[in-house]
Amino acid sequence: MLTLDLNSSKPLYLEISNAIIKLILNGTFKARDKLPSIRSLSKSLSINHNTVQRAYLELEHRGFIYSQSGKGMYVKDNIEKLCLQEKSKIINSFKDKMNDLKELGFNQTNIIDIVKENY
Amino acid sequence: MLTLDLNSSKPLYLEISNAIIKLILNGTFKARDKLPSIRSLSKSLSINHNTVQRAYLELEHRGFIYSQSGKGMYVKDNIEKLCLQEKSKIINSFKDKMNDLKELGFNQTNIIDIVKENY
Amino acid sequence: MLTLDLNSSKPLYLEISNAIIKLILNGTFKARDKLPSIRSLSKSLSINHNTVQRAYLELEHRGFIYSQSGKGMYVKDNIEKLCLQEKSKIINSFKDKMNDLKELGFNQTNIIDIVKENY
Amino acid sequence: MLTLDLNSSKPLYLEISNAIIKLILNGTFKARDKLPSIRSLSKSLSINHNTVQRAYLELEHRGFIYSQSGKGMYVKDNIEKLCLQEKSKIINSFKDKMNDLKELGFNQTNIIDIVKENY
DNA sequence: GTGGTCTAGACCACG
DNA sequence: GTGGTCTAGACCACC
Repeated sequence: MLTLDLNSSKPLYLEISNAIIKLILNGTFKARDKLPSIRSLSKSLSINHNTVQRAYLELEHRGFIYSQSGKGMYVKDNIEKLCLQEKSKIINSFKDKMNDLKELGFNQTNIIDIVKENY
Repeated sequence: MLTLDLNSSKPLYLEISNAIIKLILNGTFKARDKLPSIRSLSKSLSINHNTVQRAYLELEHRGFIYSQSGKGMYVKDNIEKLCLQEKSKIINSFKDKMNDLKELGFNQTNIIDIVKENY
Repeated sequence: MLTLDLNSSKPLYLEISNAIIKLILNGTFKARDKLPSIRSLSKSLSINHNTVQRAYLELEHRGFIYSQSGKGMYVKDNIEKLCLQEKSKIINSFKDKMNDLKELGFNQTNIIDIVKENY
Repeated sequence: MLTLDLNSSKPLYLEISNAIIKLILNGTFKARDKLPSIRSLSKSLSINHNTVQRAYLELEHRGFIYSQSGKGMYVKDNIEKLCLQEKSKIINSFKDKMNDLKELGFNQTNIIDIVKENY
């Protein structure tokens, strides 16, 4: 279901929540969809269930999902705006890296060349 | 001398060491140049001297600088290769972010537009 | 757990890291073993926790261990090559001292006698 | 006159004083011999004269030489005992390194083999 | 509980 | 004045 980079320096729970956000952003999970249960996901990923719970808590805090006690976790109804914000974050992060290149002396043409060569 | 992003989630000492690496990469600091002293830099940045030393320790471990006890910190002699490696890292990091955009559905033209609008 | 030479002129954190390297080299600590926690070690050695952390940082930079934030410090997986290099260093250091004796006029037999008397 | 390891991690003044001690131990400088003047030595080594003075001060503190104001520095008269002590230090330093090998699991025969192969 | 960061302030060694 | 070490104690993030 999810592919995680276990060698990442980022905390595991963020790896999980980010992977799920990606699935929401690209439409794999849609509004009102039920997410896998904490137990089943922790089992299939072979990790502690507390870590999965922390990931879901993160998604809840960030407004992507909500929990219905005793039933499970669901993707929220109106997430279009949130998804746009999330996409903005990713774009800004791209711009930051572009700025790093700028600081190293790359001009616009140099950067566009890198994009063309690597897309 | 240095411009730091104090709102970053990254530790302060890494902000400092990364800022100095950028100055080395863009030629502001050249091989054998003397870096600002730990105490003077900590004073001008209004931070603890231990934090600056931690930043310099990082730069030393990564091979960019060396210390002469009682004299000061200096940029190493042969850093061309290291600078190339570091630049590669930054470019790859840019490519990763570009890939994130790709996964969100941006095509090459979209991305080039972002570059043009934000450079 | 560790035996330190507190009268040494070398910094305390290096005494600690070197003592741990010896334990890794002689097999007391094996790959993937968990090292004593920073706080527990600092307590049992009656020294500040920052000093122990500096020792562990040194071991991390030298490639012997890695840290898992919130869990603990662990001996790295593939350290055979590193251990061989480290052993070479120690042997070379022994040879250097042997050479000092040679320069003072000791011949091979004299030196072997010292070894026999003091092993 | 003197050969120094400028890349050493040890302070320069100790490099100098140790080099001179070696020359005393091997008989190049004998009791009552005049040492090179601070000025001439600092010039021929291309280093600060304060550093040479610090080295001579070290030798004076350790009892190898004495200064005759206005005339120069001279090797002391009765240095046999001191030379023996100095040799003991070097031998003990050798024993320490031998002990390092012991801690790594080398037995007496192993160590003697290293001596035979490398003398 | 774990490691990681940061501060404040002390003392030492070197040039 | 320089860097280097060490302590004491604080707060945070993660599991």
